[in-house]
Amino acid sequence: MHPLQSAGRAPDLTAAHHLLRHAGLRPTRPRLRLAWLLFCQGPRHVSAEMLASEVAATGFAVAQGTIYNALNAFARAGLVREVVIDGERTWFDTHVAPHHHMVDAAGHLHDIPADVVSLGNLPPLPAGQEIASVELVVRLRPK
Amino acid sequence: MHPLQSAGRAPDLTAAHHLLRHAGLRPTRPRLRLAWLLFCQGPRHVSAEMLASEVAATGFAVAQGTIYNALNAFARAGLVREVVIDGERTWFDTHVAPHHHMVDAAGHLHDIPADVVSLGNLPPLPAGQEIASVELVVRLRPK
DNA sequence: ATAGCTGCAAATGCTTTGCAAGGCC
DNA sequence: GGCCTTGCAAAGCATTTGCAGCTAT
Repeated sequence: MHPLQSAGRAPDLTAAHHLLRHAGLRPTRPRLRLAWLLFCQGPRHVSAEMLASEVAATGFAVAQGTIYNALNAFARAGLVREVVIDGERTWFDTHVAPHHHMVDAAGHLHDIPADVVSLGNLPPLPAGQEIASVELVVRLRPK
Repeated sequence: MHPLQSAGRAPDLTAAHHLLRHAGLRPTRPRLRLAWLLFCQGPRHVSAEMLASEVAATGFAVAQGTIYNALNAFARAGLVREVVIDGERTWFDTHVAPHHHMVDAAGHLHDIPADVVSLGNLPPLPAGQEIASVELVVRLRPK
């Protein structure tokens, strides 16, 4: 039996292992756990807090700071993308290709395909600068 | 001479006074100062910190907490609009009609007219919810 | 008079950091 | 072995809040 299994299930960490290797990140125990949750399992949109409770639910303890460090490392490596939704917390999206988001009344995120948005003529950009990203957020409220 | 003037200049606070009255906000001394800076003078996009240093520059002391309280009160009254740009700080925009933003490499905001953006078919909204706002942010970087 | 503000300082809440111990190559 | 990570706790920041004293109305 593999030492990393949780109650009853023995998650297959090989995929997560390859992902991390390929991204140039050391496959440490906490990172394997997190990568497994992010890429082989659950939701696409997570906050540090959500990820922390998901890990906890699998029976493993990962320090708060480690979750932030790992998430930032994943983002730097391009495995996840930081998404700005509000000032309350930082969201990470495992879907890294350009697209947009809808925030429902419960605070959950939903993807909006990139091609739903089209841009006309933008005001002139400052000299020597180019577009780094275009992100749209549609906020919903109860009717 | 009006008691609210600063070194050399005597700002005309009557416009600010009317604005506040009309919005149902008591025209107190700090609020008059801030409203004057926001609506009769300077930039359209401010953070609490920027506004604080602008006030300080006019020779008046306004408590940090009061700046936040006032800004939030202005936002509640519809005089300014909160804009989410990044997780670092909260921005307020004196331009309250729907429009979008461009963030240049120096972190400054520029307006993008609402009609530059057009939306195709959004994914279905959750039942009982409607669109509250649509905001787009274009981030720039050095070329 | 009195409900609403201000100032000040303490409290929050998310995120980062410092450092010693441990793990990966 | 050496460098990167983890854990833990402390530090940081932007923002909020509690409370006593002031101020518009």
